[in-house]
Amino acid sequence: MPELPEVESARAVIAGGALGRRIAAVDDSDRYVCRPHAPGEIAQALVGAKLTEAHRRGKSMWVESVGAGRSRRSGPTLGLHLGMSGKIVIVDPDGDETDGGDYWQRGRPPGDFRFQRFGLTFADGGKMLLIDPRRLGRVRLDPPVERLGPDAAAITAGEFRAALGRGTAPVKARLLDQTALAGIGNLLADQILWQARIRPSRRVNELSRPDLDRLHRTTRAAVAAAIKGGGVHTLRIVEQRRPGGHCPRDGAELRRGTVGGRTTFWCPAEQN
DNA sequence: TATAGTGTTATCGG
DNA sequence: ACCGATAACACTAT
Repeated sequence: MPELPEVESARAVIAGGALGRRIAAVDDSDRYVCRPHAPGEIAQALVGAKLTEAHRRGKSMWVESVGAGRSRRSGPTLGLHLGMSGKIVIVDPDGDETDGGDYWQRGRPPGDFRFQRFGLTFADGGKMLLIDPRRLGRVRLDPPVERLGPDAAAITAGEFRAALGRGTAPVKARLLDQTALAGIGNLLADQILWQARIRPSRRVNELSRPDLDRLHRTTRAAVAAAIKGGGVHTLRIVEQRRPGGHCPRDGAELRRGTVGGRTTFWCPAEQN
């Protein structure tokens, strides 16, 4: 399920397949996913428009548009969030499907649109769909992305120290706080802390500056590795993240617990 | 049948 | 006011 690397993949799918095509119809019928908009509100804003640019910060995406007709008037911004189980699929007029790769435990068979929660139909017959079994994804106009912290794939050392340097939260809880830095989910957080040899429950005010700088480098490295590898599932600790899993470095059995309200795995021998 | 879950957010309490 | 913890959200997979 999507963290920053999977969302970046979805953004690339949108950028490669949904821009510059006239929107002919919009399915915004899912009241939960499209909240707080009234039925038809998103449709009314987008029909006749074209999408122009696909952006991402952390796990949030937004797509800019230009309005109908010859006017260069900029149209509304379409915000997209994949939640726990969302996926973007582009369907070409001939029926070919493109998505960001498989991160569902059971892959979605081509042609299975049972869990479509939102959709654009283009004038050429193609479609852009949000497929989301759990419906925790989100589609809305003009999303409030300014509340997000710096993107975890690009955060600087100074920004990172500012994000982690205050308060008393367990360091894993802070890594998951999207207003501090944006894009880290539960699996990436476990990988980053394992790589930096820091126990997830350590309080942020107990971290030294060398700790923080090491954690910053590890964060950038793990995010880059997950993007390059094709998703957070390719990270080393994630493959061992099950009862009885072992530390890939020293072979110790991983501990399992709850930190920041999330299931957490760590190496009791190396992470202090 | 019961439970956990890779995300976000309103609400509660210190 | 700030900060952190918790429950709720909707639904599937095991």
